Amino acid sequence: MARAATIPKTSPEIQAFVRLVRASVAVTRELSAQLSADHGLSINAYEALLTLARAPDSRMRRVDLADSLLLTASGVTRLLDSLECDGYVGREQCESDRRVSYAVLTKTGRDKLREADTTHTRQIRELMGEHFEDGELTQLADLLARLPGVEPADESCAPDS
Amino acid sequence: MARAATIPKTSPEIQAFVRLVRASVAVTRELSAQLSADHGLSINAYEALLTLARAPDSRMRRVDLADSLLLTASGVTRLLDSLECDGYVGREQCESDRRVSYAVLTKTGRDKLREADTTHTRQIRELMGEHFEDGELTQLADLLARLPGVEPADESCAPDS
DNA sequence: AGCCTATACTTGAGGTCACAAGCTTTTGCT
DNA sequence: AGCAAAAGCTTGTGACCTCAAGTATAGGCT
Repeated sequence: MARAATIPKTSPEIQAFVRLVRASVAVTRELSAQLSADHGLSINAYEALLTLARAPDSRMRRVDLADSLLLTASGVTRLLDSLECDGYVGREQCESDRRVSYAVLTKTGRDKLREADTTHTRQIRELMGEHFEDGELTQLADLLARLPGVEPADESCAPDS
Repeated sequence: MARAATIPKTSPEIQAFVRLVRASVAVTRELSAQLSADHGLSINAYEALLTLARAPDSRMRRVDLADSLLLTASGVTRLLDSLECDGYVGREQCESDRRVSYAVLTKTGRDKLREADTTHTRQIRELMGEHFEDGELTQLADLLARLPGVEPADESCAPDS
């Protein structure tokens, strides 16, 4: 009986939550170690370079980059500090609004991204793809996208009442 | 065209990986802030208390707790330092092997867990459950369980030779 | 114009984690 | 027994991130 009576049961929500966090920690740790060893980049540093590379003119406001990376403003300041220090990213002032500065991908940064991309994306594909059949990864991605904050909020589809 | 020619494409594996990490960051940040504000516990502190509560005699070797929580040995030392400091966990020496010490849940720790459990599990259910139909959470949990490191490796199914 | 709030960003302080190195004890090998 | 390797744990160091607070600029309102 009831020695375990006070221990919370594991509902589907909690099961999913626990596995989500564990999966992220496990996968991130592995890929982060490889990326760091191979190229000296953190995952967020890589994602930052990638995000910039995809942006128009390879430039973004720091705030928008923070949103993209799910970082706080101060987090992005420090991340860019180190990327600027390595010469991967430059800084430019905005003409019309002197509060904002842009983060701009440099040529060096683009080269670094291209260099890191080859091994990193292969490692991701190996780690993620290994245990899934076709379609299951898409299914997983679709389910994850429903969680709040994962995909940028879609304002356009609010017909409200 | 092809301004974007050097930018990595997004395969299903990478899409799933990116969303996995984003989901974890978003969900963890929210729940961690609530848990910390309401009860002064980090998520790992809560999980540690919970894991201990479920263990036989509410006690575990520190190494095994580290494995359960996906932490390194040093990570668990520091986590337990603070839990011991708060009186939630005690320490006991192993008789037969003097290298190992056990982490033991105290009465105070059990009370704390019970106190935190009510709000925390409700918040998890709200956050996770909100955007899914029946069965989808189980589906998500099942998919996540396939990733390496998420569920403890099952040694028992090695027929070896 | 003056003021008030919001926005963009930076900085200081603190928390959490990993890695590397070190200590002690145990185990396996000869 | 003796020695080497492994296991369990702790500590120093540094990376990364957040929160709170501060600065500076922009925009709206009276």
